[in-house]
Amino acid sequence: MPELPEVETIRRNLNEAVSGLSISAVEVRSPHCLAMETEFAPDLFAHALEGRSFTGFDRRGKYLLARLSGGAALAVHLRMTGRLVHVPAGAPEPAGLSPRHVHLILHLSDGGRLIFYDPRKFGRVHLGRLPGGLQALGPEPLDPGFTAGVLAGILRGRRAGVKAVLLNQAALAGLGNIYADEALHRAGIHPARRADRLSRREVERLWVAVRAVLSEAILHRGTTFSDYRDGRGEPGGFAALLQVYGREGRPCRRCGRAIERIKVAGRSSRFCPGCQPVHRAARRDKGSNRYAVGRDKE
DNA sequence: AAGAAGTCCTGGGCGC
DNA sequence: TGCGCCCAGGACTTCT
Repeated sequence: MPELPEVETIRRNLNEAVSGLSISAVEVRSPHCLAMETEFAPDLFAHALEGRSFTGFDRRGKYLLARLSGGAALAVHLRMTGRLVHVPAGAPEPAGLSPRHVHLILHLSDGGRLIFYDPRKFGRVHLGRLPGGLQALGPEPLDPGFTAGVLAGILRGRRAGVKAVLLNQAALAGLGNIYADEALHRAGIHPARRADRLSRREVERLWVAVRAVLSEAILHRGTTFSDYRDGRGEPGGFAALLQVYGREGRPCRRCGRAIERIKVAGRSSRFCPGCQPVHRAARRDKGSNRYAVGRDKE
């Protein structure tokens, strides 16, 4: 699933390959992918884009922002299985793109195309008014202003599991299920630990871990677990470096214990029972199995 | 008000 | 082999 590192990789690809090109024609094949906030019918959407040129690509959380001449901007969210693939002029049709899941094609002035592809149809392309979720995003974890103190402020007063807070885009932008699990493992913190009960040292470790995991994933051009492809249609290289995500039952690369899986905030959460002990929560909730390891909470 | 639960969507994995 | 069930998950809505 495209999270911050994957969207950042796509941003860099498109910034290099598509900036400066203009949109010669727009093919809307599936109007549903145009978000309601646009208030644009498909033909108006197309008309609003044709003739504009891409002036650059930005990212905010998991949103990719395409700046267009004349002050317009497209905000794209890929959700689970969405892809934004640039096909250069004269290049062969990219493999693995089933035509029935191609929802939007922006034809470019040099003969290339920018394709929005999404089998699960969760992704959205916004034009005009910015989506509410984008306006409500929390801080960027890789911004210099995101300090351990800022993270402590986010976790303070929250009784939910720390994993749930990490997934909350209004609290912190850009983390999804993969990197939340990876960061918690790296920090040695159990995903169901209450956010407001982490020690100062644990918050510090989590802050380091979040930033390190995201930075390293960007260096490897993201994680391809199944669907993700970058702006050139190529898989990312971080999957081989995952410590817990998708590794339940297999040995922890640090301590050898079998990786376990529980549900936190309605999401599968993988963790190592050796590296990520529940002890604080277990002591405090003696007699309750809310944080029981190796069992889904019902 | 925070947090939990339901919703969307479809490919793929599984059991029988 | 083939059918059908159910899971995966981000963000939004609805509820408590």
